[in-house]
Amino acid sequence: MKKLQWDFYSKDTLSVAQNLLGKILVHEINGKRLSGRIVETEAYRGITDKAAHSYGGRRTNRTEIMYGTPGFSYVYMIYGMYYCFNIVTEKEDIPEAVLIRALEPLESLDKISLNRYNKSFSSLNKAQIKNLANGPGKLCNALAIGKSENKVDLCNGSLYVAKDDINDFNIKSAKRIGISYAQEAANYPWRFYIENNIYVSAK
DNA sequence: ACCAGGATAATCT
DNA sequence: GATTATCCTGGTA
Repeated sequence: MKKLQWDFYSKDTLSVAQNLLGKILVHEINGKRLSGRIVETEAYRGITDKAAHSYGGRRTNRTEIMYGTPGFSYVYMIYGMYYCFNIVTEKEDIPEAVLIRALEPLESLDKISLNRYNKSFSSLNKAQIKNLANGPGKLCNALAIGKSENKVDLCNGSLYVAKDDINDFNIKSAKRIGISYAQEAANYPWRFYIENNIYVSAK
């Protein structure tokens, strides 16, 4: 499986958000591959997007990475207890990113289950399996993504997105989640997900 | 099934 | 001091 490279991420954010669906997010830890298929994403379109951290050109320590090279990670803490994992898109000085919202767990299921519930995968019920990574905070927990994974190069390291040639799914779009403060931007259909996939966080 | 409310701290103003 | 790109629990039905 090949790591997606710079050219994949250096496109307009709405395209990258859709193109990421079906790809595999991989975190290699001590030679073990923790991975899941990306089934839900959201686009955050920088300067003109009231829901984006970089809205209006806001440039702080936290958002600085969004102004940098595409293909880097942007991980931030939210609500004091969860991390969200984003991938920087576009080009330098255009502060846009894609939030990864949900994964279908694929490899190292036991490790993923331990990270989430401190239980072995075989002891999980159906609901617990579904809830392993169907949300931005959950998937960070599942794949052990935290602040040390902020600002890393996804084209060259132990955290990356791998190409996968599956195409047999439909893409649906919908309003983004958790941004009701963002006025008209709250209604933009910039959330994308794989139709009928049970690991999507919301319909 | 479906709410309502609370946990909890980094970040920004 | 206010806000927050979330998740879980415990109530009612």
